[in-house]
Amino acid sequence: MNIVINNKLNKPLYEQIYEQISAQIINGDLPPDYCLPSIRAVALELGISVITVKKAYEMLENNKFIYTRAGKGCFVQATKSSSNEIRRVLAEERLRQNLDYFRNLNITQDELQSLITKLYSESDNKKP
Amino acid sequence: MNIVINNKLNKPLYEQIYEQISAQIINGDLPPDYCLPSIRAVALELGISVITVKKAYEMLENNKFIYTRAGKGCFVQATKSSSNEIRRVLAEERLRQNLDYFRNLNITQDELQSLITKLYSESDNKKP
Amino acid sequence: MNIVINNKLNKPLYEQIYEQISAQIINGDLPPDYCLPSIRAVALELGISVITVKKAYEMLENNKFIYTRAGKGCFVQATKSSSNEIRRVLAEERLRQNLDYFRNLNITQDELQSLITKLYSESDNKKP
Amino acid sequence: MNIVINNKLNKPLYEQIYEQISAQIINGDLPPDYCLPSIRAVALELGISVITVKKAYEMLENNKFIYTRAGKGCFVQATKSSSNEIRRVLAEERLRQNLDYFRNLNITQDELQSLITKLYSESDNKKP
DNA sequence: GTGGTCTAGACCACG
DNA sequence: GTGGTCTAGACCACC
Repeated sequence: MNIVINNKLNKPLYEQIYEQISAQIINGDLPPDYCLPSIRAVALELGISVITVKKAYEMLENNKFIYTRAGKGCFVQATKSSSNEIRRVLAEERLRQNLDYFRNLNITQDELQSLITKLYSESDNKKP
Repeated sequence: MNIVINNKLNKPLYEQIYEQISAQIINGDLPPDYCLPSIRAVALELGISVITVKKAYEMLENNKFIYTRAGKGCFVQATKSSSNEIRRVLAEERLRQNLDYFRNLNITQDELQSLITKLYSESDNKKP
Repeated sequence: MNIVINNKLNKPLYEQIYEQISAQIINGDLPPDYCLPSIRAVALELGISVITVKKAYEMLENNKFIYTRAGKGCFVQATKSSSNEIRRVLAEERLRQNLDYFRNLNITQDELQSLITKLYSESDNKKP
Repeated sequence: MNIVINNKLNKPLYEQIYEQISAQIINGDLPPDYCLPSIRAVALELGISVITVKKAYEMLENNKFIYTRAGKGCFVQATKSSSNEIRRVLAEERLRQNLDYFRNLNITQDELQSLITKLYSESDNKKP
């Protein structure tokens, strides 16, 4: 499992962890019933408090991404795993939250499309 | 001037006000040297605290959207008015903040494009 | 608002608080948009940690009983208020959790009914 | 002897085992001086740790449901066997633990009675 | 004043 | 070893 946190972002640490793990579950990178690393292990690795990791895991449990068994560990739920449907619903939800902002700026659909093309090609050049 | 605030959103009130006024300045809806309504008037009309409005106006001043003359009022800066350049920069910045999320979900550029087409056509049906 | 906690019970404090507040919302004792006492006030009154109360309030928010506004307070959601439907669903859920236990003991329906009659008349004598 | 454990429940494994064996003793399904299967046998059959089964057996011994002879095995106590009195006391105790919850919800005795009728008829349709 | 986030550290229950 | 609960105390953002 791969988690990167950025202390300089304004986003809470536990939210960053939540987003990355949930995304990996949805993408199928983490199979059903996979045992997540313990909260203590994650806290140690990332150099943050156990409580912060616990909060992220609690959110995952609340949203049915994982189930936790005291004394055993935290495991990936089968229901949310590897679903294209869920991926698209989440992406749409996120996009919708920002639409008002773009419309306030009178950004047309075409402008937005070309911006996306630009940003995707940028990050394509960086990653591979 | 037109401001709508939504108490149920989790976005700070002052940020909602800031975003809407700044957008109206950039779009040219508020011309250079236009005199904004007083802090008290806005607070009264929206039914919120004067302090909250003051904070929004302060942000506008810090970001050079307006200038204030003590005892006179707050006025729109000419430099930021009606600039296509700024509109696009702001939109790009906002989009960039969300790119990691989409890439985590393995959302392809094509999927994102079609989502945008969908959401824009939805809201086109509502507005006009 | 009235909350009683019992440290000797094996039930977590935050769960006790959660149950009592949610019940009062469902019963309509707390009307929609009612502002709950602040977590600090409750913590002080009950002599427990702020964090414990916060956890109870978080559960209430997760289950849509309340909504919280940073800097303002926590308010009762309209949707869960005063619903006979919900009262019965919750009671059924709770009862169902214990049914296996009774059936393991070969407790018949009639025995259970008479037990209930007995316990209700007991507590009727105490309360009024 | 028949034991079913459910890993997805939040009830401790040892408690699930304890409840089921004690109920079978009370019901007379396990006669006095009956020799329970060994801790290791149970652990093996259920695929759980020996320690967990040991804890359940210890609870049974503490509550006088069984007696253990080192090197020989664990045997059902005569005193708790097949007692209607005990069955009812246990059921009453369990019911009492949940009464506050129902009273908080303003569930009347009649509502509770009809809920029980409903749940019992449901499970009657499933079992036989 | 309000809630939000994060910390360090403790003790307990479970396996 | 695991997670569950609770504590005290800190700093921040918001109103």
